[in-house]
Amino acid sequence: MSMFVFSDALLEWFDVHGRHDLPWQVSDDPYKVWVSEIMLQQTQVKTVLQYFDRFIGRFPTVQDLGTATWDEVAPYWAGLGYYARARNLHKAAGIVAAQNHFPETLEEWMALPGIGRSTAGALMSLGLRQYGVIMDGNVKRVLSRFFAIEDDLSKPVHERAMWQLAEKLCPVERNHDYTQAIMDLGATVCTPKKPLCLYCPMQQHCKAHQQGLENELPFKKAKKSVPVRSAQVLVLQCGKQWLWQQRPNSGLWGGLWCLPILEEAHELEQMRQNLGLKQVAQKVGISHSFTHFTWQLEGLIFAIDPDLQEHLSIELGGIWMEPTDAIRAGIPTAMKKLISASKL
DNA sequence: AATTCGTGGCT
DNA sequence: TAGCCAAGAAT
Repeated sequence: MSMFVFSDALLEWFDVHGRHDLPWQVSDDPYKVWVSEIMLQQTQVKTVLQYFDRFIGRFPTVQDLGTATWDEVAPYWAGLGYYARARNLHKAAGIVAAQNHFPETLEEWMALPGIGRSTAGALMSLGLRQYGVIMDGNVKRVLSRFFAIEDDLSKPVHERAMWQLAEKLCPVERNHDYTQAIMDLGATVCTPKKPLCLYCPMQQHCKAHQQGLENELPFKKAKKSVPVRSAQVLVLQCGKQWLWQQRPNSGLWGGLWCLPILEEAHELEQMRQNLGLKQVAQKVGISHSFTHFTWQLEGLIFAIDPDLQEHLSIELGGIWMEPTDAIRAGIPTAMKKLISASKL
């Protein structure tokens, strides 16, 4: 009698139904796999496809990225979100370029900024084609269903258990195919909603399916309400040029170019007096939703006298650019919304 | 341990 | 359509 082996069943399914045509599925370039793994963190494949080729085209090797300046990199990540990923990738590329060789072990990969245990596993497996184990959203969903884990997976006890299961199931033979396969299964069959159990190679051995729990798992925590914050945005216009500030490296939109944002109500009046700003020519409002809060941004458009231009840029620590040049330098999506709203 | 960190595809 | 949530890591 034949025994059910998780990896055998998965690999057999993968050979016929897996994704084999993604641009980062290369056997000869850990750098491309690396870039893709960072871009794909919390980001759908379809979204990354719009950025990956352009990024690789501009920075074809780790040396190209590692020796570039941040200002050269930012435009190629702008709009993709989670900008700490780009800052860490850039920093790490500098380290690898200086060393002149890629990390060779899980620990060496994890020592680089922006690379945690799962991404390091992916790089061992998909990048170097050695042994590596991953633990992404797909794997968590597949395992939580296969083993019918009905509790909050973010609890440390389950976090540890999931890694143990993932390592136990992960084969040495065809390791990189298996890594790709379990993500493909999660993305195309064992989906978050309406999983296609009929087409799943695990169907008869999946505890969630056996118990009719596939639509209930994985366990979802009660979602807390998303707070709404408001802020004012200075749209300082001098002819065609607007005043832009580069955001500090840490925090929201770190390293991107933004219009000056005032989060405290009293800041505006202070600012108007100190800077000699006259009356608001026009107001525009936009709403921008993040995962953790919604921002109501009120754009205050000022017509700036050319005599004040240099003073303002020094005082506010910014530079004057036309919106098209700011976009070229790298701005977050909300700023694009404000530009559009200001031109109506 | 709980937060922070973006944006867009999908239903 | 409003909400879910995606190839997570850092703090």
